[in-house]
Amino acid sequence: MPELPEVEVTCQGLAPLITKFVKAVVIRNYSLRWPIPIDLPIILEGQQLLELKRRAKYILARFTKGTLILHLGMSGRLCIMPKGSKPKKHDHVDFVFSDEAVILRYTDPRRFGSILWTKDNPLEHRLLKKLGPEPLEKEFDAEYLECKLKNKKQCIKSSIMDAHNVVGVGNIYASEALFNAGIKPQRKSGQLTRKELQLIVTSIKDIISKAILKGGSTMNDFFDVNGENGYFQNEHKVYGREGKNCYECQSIILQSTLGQRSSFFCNQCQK
DNA sequence: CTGTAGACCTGGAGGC
DNA sequence: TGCCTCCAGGTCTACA
Repeated sequence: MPELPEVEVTCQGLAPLITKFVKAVVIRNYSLRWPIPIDLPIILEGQQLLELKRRAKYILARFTKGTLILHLGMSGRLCIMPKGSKPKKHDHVDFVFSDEAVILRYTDPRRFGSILWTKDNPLEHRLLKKLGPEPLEKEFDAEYLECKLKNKKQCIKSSIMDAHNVVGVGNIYASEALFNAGIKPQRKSGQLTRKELQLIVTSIKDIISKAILKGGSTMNDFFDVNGENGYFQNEHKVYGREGKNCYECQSIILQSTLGQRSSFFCNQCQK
């Protein structure tokens, strides 16, 4: 499910919970990508949610005594539900807030997500410390990318999906951004010109900001915290369109596997 | 250090 | 129906 725009939309949707106090945490399955801290219910009880931020695809929920670090993995979802609604098979965690008619429920069929706790600065956590810049920040520009990808033999699609270079570019938006930039995904990163890198940077910023405005992509199962669909999936120009005609030039969209992930491109529009 | 393959896990789609 | 294989939004870890 979630690429960066989906995580951002989720994070924004949780804002009404800021200032609320945790009454209880109900954990039905501790086994996510990493085990949920066994004492999380004890830790969180009585704490106030002070702030919600996003870094890469992590949601950082700062409480009185520390920060909850949430990652949705491939299939995770956070939904605001009415109190008392029956948990389904993959509803692993409920966060219950005092004096509220709703709970925050974490659902994740594949359990690739994570829910961690830190008393320290979450940005210094081992999972966040080495992350590259946010795509929408100024720091992420052609000069930076050129420096980072110099002499790299890796293909450009794998490079832009590598969170050490830039965060938040997942498999869908990597294909889309490279189509937008007119660059084939299999090109070697180190051989791209400054001008081409500039096109890639601009396309990534463009695609990601548009997707956030549209409320994220709905593949099979993305809904925002209130269960509403995003709309960006209607705007995919190459992702999932193999064998169909390119909207720009009518030639057939191709699919190939790069870095073990399926990639989509137009052989005509992308050089 | 660099690049890639494997791992984690469940469910849905399609073939027979 | 049922069984089998393949595929899926992420990303850490081990290994060559």
